[in-house]
Amino acid sequence: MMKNFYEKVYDIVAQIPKGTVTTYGCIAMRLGNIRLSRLVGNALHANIDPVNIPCHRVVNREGKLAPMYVFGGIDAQKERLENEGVVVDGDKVDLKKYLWR
DNA sequence: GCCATGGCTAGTA
DNA sequence: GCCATGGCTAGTA
Repeated sequence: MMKNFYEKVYDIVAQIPKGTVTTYGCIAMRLGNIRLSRLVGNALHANIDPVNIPCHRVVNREGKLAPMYVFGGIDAQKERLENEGVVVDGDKVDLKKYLWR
């Protein structure tokens, strides 16, 4: 049976290397359609397993963090990223440096 | 209907 | 700054 969309999103997010980030759009591309990018956000919002699914490594295409990050908002996401060496300037990261693709 | 998006356009200076 | 997109969920009946 085909894995549902959310599971596929989680599979990809689980592969993002420590110390890098990716975007909703990149994940959507991997799933075959850039238009699914918004659904990627939905999937991460519903994520209940932050231990195995590092959703803090996903930002939007401008490199900005998620204001509605489930486990504590931008501050929590920022702290998690900084803990693995990603520099966060205000509420955004430099995609040229950290983008995983 | 809702969105943790992304891409493109209109309108100003 | 607007809106097309599409899988999912909350909330009503």
